[in-house]
Amino acid sequence: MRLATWNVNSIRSRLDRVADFLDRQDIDVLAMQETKCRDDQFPFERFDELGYEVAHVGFNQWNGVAIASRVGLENVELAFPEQPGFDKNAGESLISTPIVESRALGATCGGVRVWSLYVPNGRTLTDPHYTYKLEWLAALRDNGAKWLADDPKAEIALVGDWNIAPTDDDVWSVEYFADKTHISQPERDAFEAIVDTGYADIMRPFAPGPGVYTYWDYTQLRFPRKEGMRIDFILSSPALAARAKDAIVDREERKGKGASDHAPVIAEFTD
DNA sequence: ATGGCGTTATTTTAACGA
Repeated sequence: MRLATWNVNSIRSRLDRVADFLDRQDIDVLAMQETKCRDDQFPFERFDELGYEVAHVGFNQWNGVAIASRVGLENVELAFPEQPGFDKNAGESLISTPIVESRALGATCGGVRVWSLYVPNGRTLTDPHYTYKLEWLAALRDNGAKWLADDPKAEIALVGDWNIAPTDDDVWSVEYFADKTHISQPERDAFEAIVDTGYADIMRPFAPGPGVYTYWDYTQLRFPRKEGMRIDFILSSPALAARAKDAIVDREERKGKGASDHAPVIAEFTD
């Protein structure tokens, strides 16, 4: 099975690219992030024509996650249990009213429990969104641990845009990010806690760093200068990781006009 | 020095991204 994850930065802007990618890379299951549309705006028809079923969750122009599969799509969940929400009016009211955002979608595809994840950005180290990011990751870890406790042999893929560069090898400049999010110790600890639970970054052995990235800023000629970050991951449960045969970043998709700022990560699993 | 670019929408500026 060939599984990919890709922050497409608007599915409506990237539809032709995504369709070409599915064909060119012979993808069975594609998890997408930042679809940036509501369910009624998602181009389901195009995927149907290509032979893929799609599950999507999107409430507005922000966030939005989807899974397209040609090997089945069952038991769809539109968020993970107890998924934290963001309360933009925190402190202004005695009543907390967090809104759960469209950042996680689960579905079983070809026997694999796939979660398409768009981890909160965090914005800055002192922003309420940073605390939200850490809470969100802690809640995800708790769920991931429970899923494995319930069934240690479960084949689970936690994939998507994690908005964390786990090691210094995963950013083009440690100095540049020193006072920014994505490389702070609490973020790295939160990511590592999920790895420690049993979910392995299966691409690293096939694509050793430094200099292997999945995201390059649109500005400052970051892509041609090879100044990127590795923040998109396919984390696999032990049973699934044992089937990992290959994994790559498809840098071709960051080239040319109309590219997302993220490139897809692709994993191949033995049947 | 907060640009540089790209996306969205209750668009002609603002929010968000990382």
